[in-house]
Amino acid sequence: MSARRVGAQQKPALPAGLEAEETQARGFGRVRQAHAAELLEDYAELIDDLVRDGGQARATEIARRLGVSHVTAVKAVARLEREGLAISQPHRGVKLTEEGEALAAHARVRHRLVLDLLLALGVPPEDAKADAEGIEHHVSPATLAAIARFLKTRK
Amino acid sequence: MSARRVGAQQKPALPAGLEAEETQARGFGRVRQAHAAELLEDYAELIDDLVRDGGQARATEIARRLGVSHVTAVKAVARLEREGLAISQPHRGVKLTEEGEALAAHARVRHRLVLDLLLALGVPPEDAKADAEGIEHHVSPATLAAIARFLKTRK
DNA sequence: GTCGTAATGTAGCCTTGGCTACAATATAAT
DNA sequence: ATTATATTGTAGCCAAGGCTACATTACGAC
Repeated sequence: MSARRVGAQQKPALPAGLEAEETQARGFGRVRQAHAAELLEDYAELIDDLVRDGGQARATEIARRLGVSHVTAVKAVARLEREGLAISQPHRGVKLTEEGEALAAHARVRHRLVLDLLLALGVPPEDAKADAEGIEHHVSPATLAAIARFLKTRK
Repeated sequence: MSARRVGAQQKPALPAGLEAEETQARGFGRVRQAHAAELLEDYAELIDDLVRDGGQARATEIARRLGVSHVTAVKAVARLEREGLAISQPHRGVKLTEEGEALAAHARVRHRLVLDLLLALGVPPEDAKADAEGIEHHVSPATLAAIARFLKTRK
C-alpha cells in the first residue's frame, strides 16, 4: 500500500535512452510491491514445507530455517494470520489456511521453475538455489510462462 | 548488517525434502543483504542514466523517475553520499563518485544481461523490463556468467 | 508432582524506506 | 528588481523487519 503520485508533469523532449517517467516509475512501484509480498510468500512456502515434511511448523523451527530470531518469526506469523493466510495455536504450530496454501503452492511452482531455469542455464546448484530464492518474487506471470515454455522445448 | 546467529543446534534426522538449516538460512540471509544493496544500486544506475543523458541528475527528477516523493529521493541520495557513492550540491544535481560509477556500471551490465535473457526467452518487452528491474539484484556472479554464456551461444 | 528445558510471548529499541506538510532557496520571467 | 515557479531542505509520522533481554508457559523426565 504505497506508491501513489505517479506524477505527470510537463516533460518536453523525452530524452533518448530513458523510458517515459510514468512507465519507469510504475516499474519500480511493482518491485516495491513485490518486496512487500515476498516475506509472506517465503514464510508460507516454508511453513508448507515443514508441515508436509514433519507434520507441523513451529515458530522456533521457522526462525531457525530462516536464520532470524524467534521473535521475528513470530511477528511474521502474526502478520500471516492478520492477512488470513495462517492460523497458529500456542504450542501446536502454525497451519496455513486455504488461501495460504494456495499462495504457497503458487510460490512453490514459481520457485521450481526459476530454479530449473537456472540449472538449465548451467548455474551451479548452490548458487542456483540461493538466487532462485531472491528471483522468484520478481517473476511476473508472463515471464513465468516464458520460462515454462523454454524448459519444455529444451527438455 | 544483520543475520548473525545461523544457529547450529542439534538436528537428528535431516528430513527428506528440506535443505540443511544453515544452508537454507544462509540463502535467506543473502537475499536480505541483496535487498539492502538494491536501493543504492537503483539510485546509482538511475543517476548515471540521467547524467549521461541530460548532463545532470536532480533530486526531483530522480524522485519522479522512481515514483517516490522528493523527500525519499533526497534521503536516498544522502545515503549514497554517506556511503561514498555520490556527491551532491544544492541546486546543481547529484554526481557519482568513481566508486558510485563502478557500481552503476556493474548494475547496468547485470541489468542488461537479465533483460536480454528475458527477451530471449520471449517475454514481452514491457514485462521483461519490469521484471528485470527486480530480478537483477538477486543475480549472483555465477548466474550472471551462465546467462552471458547462454546468450552468446544462442546469438 | 516438581523441575528443567525448550517453546512462546512481551517490551522496547533500531534502521529503512515511505509519506505529508511546511519552510527556505534558486532560477527565470516580466 | 520583484514575483512566480521549481527545487531543495526540515520536521515529524508510519509500518516493516530486525534485534536483545526478560517473562511466561508447556512438556517430559524423574
